[in-house]
Amino acid sequence: MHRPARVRFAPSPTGPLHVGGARTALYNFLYARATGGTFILRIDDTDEARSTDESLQNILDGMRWLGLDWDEGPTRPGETAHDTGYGPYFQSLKYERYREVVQELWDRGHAYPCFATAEEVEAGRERMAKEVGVPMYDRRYRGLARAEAEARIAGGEAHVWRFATPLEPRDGKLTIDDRIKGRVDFQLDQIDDWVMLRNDGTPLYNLCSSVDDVDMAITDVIRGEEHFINAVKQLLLFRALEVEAPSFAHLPLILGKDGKKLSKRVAQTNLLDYRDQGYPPEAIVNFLTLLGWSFDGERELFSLQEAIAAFSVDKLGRSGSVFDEEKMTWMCGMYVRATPVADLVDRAAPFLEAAGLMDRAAIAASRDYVDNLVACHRERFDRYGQVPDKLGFFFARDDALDFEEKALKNLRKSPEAATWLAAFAALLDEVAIPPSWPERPALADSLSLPENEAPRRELGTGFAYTKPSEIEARTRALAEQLGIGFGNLVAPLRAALTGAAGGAGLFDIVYLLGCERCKLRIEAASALLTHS
RNA sequence: GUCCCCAUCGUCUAGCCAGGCCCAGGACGCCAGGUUUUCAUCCUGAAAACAGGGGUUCAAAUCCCCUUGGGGACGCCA
Repeated sequence: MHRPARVRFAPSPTGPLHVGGARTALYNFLYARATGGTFILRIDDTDEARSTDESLQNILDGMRWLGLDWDEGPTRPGETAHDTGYGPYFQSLKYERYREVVQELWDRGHAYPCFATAEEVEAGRERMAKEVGVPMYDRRYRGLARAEAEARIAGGEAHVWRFATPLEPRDGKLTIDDRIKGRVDFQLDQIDDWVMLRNDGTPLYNLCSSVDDVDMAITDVIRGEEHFINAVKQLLLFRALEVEAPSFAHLPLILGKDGKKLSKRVAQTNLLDYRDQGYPPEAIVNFLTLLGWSFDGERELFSLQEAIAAFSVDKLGRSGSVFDEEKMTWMCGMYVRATPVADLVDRAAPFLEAAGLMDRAAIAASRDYVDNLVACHRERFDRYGQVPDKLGFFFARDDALDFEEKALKNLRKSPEAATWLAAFAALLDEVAIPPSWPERPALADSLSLPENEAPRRELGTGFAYTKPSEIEARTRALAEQLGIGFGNLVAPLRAALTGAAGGAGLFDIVYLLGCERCKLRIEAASALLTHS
C-alpha cells in the first residue's frame, strides 16, 4: 500500500458480461477510486475458439452502462490509443512475450515440455485420482533429460509446456494470505503440473494472467472465489520468476435462489438484458455493491460517489450472497421515483419509440404533454421499460380499448352505470377540459401534473382550462346530485376511460386525454354496456 | 473421491478481528392498519435469526474444538 494501487478487471470475451463479473469489476473500480489508484480493463482473450467481438462489445458496453470507466485498457471507438507503457491490454496481442517467459522458466528448471498423448494424460489422471485423490497429470515427462526433450521437439513431436510444481519437500505447502479469506494453506502435492502452453503454442490463463499482472504492475488482484486455486499456481509462478506477487482478494460468489453459483438457469445473468429492459443502471450498481458489502449497516441507497468514499476491502463479506431480484426491483423503483420527470422521459423515450407509441420527434414536439403523462404515473414505474406498458391505454384507439377483467366488472356493477357515464359526459361540456389531439394547444400542457408539483412555466393570462382538482370537485358534486357515492361513479368512469381498475389519478387522466377522447371512450363503454 | 471456503430473520446484511452497551440493529419480502377515487407511492405497526454440541470465561452471536449443513475448485476454459 506504499505505492498507489493498480487493479484490473480481466474478463474473457467468451460470452456476455455476467452480473457476477459486473460486481467484480465494480469492486475493483471502487477500490481503485477509493485509494486513488488505477483501474485497468484487460481482455483475457486467449481462448480464441470461444472469444468473439460481439462478447467484447457487450462487455465494453456493460462497463460503460454502469459507469465503470477504466483508466487503462482497450481504446474505445473514436479514441486514439496512447501508450501507457503497460499495454497491450489484449492478451492475444502478446503471445511472444508469454513464450519468452516459458523459455526462461525452462532454463531455470521451472517448466518442461510434455509429450503425453491425450490417452496417456487420461490414464495418468485416473491413477493420480486413486493415489492422491486429485485427477491430475502424473508428471510422467517431468524427468525427461533436456537433450532428449530438445531432440523430440526438433523432431516435430507434439507437446505442451507444463509448469514444474515444486515437489520438495514432500509435504511442502504454500500459504496464501488472502485479504478476504485470511491465511490459507495448500498442500503442494495437490497441485497439478498445469499446462502453460497448448500444443499449438498458444498460452493459457494462469500463465498470461500472472505475466500480465507483473507487466502491468498490478498491486491487488480482486476476483471471484472460483479463482482461489489459481492463486496457488500463480503465486508459485511469481516465485519461480522471482518477482513480487500482488495481494489477492477472492470474493465470495453470487448465488442464485437455489443457493448455487448464479446461473442463467435461475436468474437473468446477462447484465445488458437489464439495460435492454430499462432498469436504471445507478440502481443496479447500488444493488450489486450491496451484495457482499454494506455501506454502514443501515443505509441501503447511495450513489457510486458515496460508495467510493465509504469503500474498504475489509468490509467485504466472507460468504456468498443470494441474488434477490425482488429487492433489486424495489431498489430500481426507488431510483425511478427519485428521477426528475424530464430525465425520466429522456430515459423512457427509447422504450416508447421501440414500443411504437411515440418516436423521438413526436415526443419532442409535445414534450410538455409527455412529461405530464409520465409524471402522473411516476410512482408506478420500477424501470423505464415499463413506461410504454403503463401508458399504453393512452395510445389505444378510443373505440377499441382493452378492458381488464376487473375493469369490466366495475363497469357492469350497476345497471345505472350508463346513465352516470352520460351525466359525466354532459359535465365535460360545462367545464373546460382541453381538447384532445390534434386540436390540443401546447398551452394546455404547460401546467405540470400532478398539481402538487409547481408549474414549470408561468401560465399565460389566456389559460382558461379547468384544472384536474376542479374537475374532481365538479365530479364529486355530480355524484352527490346523482345520489351516489363518489367511488360508485369513479370506478366505471375509470374503467371506461382507461380499461383498467387502477392507475393514476383519474382527473389527471381526464385532463390529459382531453375532451373529445373522453367522450368517445364513454360512448364506447356505454355501447358495450347496452349490448351486453 | 480429494482439497479449499463459508455459516446471524425466507433474502441482503450490522454486530464478530480488539467478549459485556445485543432477551441481536437496518433493509427487501410477508402480514395488519392508515392515507387515496382506484392501483401504486407514502406512513405506522407486527411476526421473523445468532445451525447443533462441547469447551474457555464472572460473562460468548463474538474466542477454541467437534458435528452438521451449504458452496467452490479439481480442463490443452477463464
